Amino acid sequence: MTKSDSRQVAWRLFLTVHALAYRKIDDGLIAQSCVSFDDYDVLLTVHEAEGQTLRMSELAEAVLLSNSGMSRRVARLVEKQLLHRDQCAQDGRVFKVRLSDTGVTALNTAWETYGRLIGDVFADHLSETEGAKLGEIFQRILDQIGTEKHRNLLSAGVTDAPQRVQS
Amino acid sequence: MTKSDSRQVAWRLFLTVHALAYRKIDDGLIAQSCVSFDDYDVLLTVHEAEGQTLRMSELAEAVLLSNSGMSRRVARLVEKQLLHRDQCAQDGRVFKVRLSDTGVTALNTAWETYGRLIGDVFADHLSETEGAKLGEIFQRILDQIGTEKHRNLLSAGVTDAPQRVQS
DNA sequence: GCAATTTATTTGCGCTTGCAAGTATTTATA
DNA sequence: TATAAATACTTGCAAGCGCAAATAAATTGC
Repeated sequence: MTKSDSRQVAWRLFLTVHALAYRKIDDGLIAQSCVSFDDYDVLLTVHEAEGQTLRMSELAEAVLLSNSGMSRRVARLVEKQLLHRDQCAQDGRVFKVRLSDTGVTALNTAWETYGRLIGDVFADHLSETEGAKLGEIFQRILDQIGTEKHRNLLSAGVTDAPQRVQS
Repeated sequence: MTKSDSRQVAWRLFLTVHALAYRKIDDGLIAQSCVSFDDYDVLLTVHEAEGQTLRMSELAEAVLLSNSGMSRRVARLVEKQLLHRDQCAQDGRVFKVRLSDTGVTALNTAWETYGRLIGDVFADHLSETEGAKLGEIFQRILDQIGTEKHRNLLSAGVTDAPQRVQS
């Protein structure tokens, strides 16, 4: 692979598009929905989980954050009344997180904004066919570099629920 | 666009692939080259600039960092002896940054590691044709969401110099 | 020529993060 | 059934970041 290989060029562009898109979405969500991109990710991940609840460590792994980072992020979201964090009755070491009513409302509001923003920075610039091709390629990469937990994102994502996200 | 649109799925996968790839490259660079992904980005951007030198604000814009963030990042890299930061003779407000000899060596070492890592997490999983298609799509998106400064990345990237990067 | 304005960069501050160490709770072992 | 080991989570600490205010240097207006 030479340094001017098309794949190298694609990689550079991949990084730049990500950086710009992330900023625009984060700014847009904060401005229009009062939820950051990272917080949205947490709310949605909890919402999509089986039984709409996850333990701290599962949540941390799902959004690719450290356990300590998640501990503090959840503390902030509880403070903001968007999440509940309940000690598990069977095992006092584990804490289960779930959305509050306010959290559900916030997620739905944010989802509308988010859907619009994804279009603005990404989806509207692709044909259906190109989207399918990109999905296929990214899934192939994920199969190689991700863990089991990440490999099923695609199948999990094909629902009419708001979309999961990772920063 | 429905929520299960292939472009939505592609977006989710795009985010996940970025998050995983970023981590692996950052870890790999730190382990094998003692330079973080972000620091590598700065060194390379300076190296690629006309005259191998940039003023602080140009550097900040190029790597999508705030001016204050860049001010401190450069301070750390000067501390590590990888960069020089010289006050401009014509205009005492501006400071020009350039690589030290150690910086050039560090960049070359890191580039070898980086090239390998890009292959591992991205390029090796694509055909030449797919790379070209991806590049075309990302460039199209960049044309829409980027500023003038970012729009020429592709043409600038097609050289045999080490590759530019954005976190 | 000098006060007011503009421009380039740095600093103060508060926020978020990851790592390593700490706490609490459960499970294994003897 | 105590005591040790393992597990789930949280805190102390030392980073890095962005915003707004501060500094320093050049330019403008009178």
